[in-house]
Amino acid sequence: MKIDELNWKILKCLQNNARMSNAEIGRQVGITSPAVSERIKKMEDAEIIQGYTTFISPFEVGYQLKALITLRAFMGMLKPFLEKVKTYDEVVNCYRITGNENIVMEVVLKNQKHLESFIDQLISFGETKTQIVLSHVVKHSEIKALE
Amino acid sequence: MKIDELNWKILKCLQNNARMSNAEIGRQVGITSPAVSERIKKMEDAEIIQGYTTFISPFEVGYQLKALITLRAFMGMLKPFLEKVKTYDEVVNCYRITGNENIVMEVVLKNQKHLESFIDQLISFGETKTQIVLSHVVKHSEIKALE
DNA sequence: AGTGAAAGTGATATACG
DNA sequence: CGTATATCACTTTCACT
Repeated sequence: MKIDELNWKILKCLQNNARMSNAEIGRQVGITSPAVSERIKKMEDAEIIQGYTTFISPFEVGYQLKALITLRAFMGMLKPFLEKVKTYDEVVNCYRITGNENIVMEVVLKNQKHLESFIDQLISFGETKTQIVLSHVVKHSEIKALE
Repeated sequence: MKIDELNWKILKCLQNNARMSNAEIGRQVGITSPAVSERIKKMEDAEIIQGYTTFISPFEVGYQLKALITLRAFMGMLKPFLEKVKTYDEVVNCYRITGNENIVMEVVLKNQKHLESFIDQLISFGETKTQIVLSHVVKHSEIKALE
């Protein structure tokens, strides 16, 4: 599916505020709301749009720590881990990566004790490396059109 | 601000689909839409809710590579980098972290050539390590209430 | 903090350029 | 692919609890 300039403008609106009404998007891009609605539906069907979410502040809801945890899985433990990781509430994102290490996870934790117990759950799967997140310098920056 | 059970149910709805109407949320949690609207507004004002966004598939819009790039900044180069990184369209997320390395970025790229030219832009700031993302195992999992 | 009702606005389906 | 219209749903405001 091709994405024309109009669709990029719509995607820009939706990336910046997923709850913007179709009517408001229409005003900003210069078409009527049924046209916006149809274009959005087509992009959803083509899986260009994969969903709409809300950012909530982990800190404000009681998660005092955020960390990146890298896992180097033991022989034969990667596949079991790829299933297990889906069940951890602490894991916000999990990427499988190339290189010596296999997995990077972004996790939210209550406190140091919670971090310790979480890492304890990982040690049966492999060696871990923990990097505490000090600040989120760029947050979910908008994906832009290719030149 | 305290977050009661009702607000957690609202946050669950909004995290799973930011475009759900207040009326529909109300039906699912058992209150009327003006009540939903007021609760959402208070959570926005308290910065518990930090925004609403749309996931778009980088691959579908022409970004064939995703990578995690770690930067170990040269002496005196961290601060300039923290400003510069905001201007890179490739960087979707950027975290400042503890440890030997200072920065981890999630980046989207057109192809290997684009990766090469992007890394070239980083070498004046520090040493980089690149991990290509093979798959996104857990995608923006919902943040849940603490026990 | 939530409800119910009124007025305004938005969404959706259909007919038609 | 888009608009225009009509109908229905949703949002917002406000008086009341």
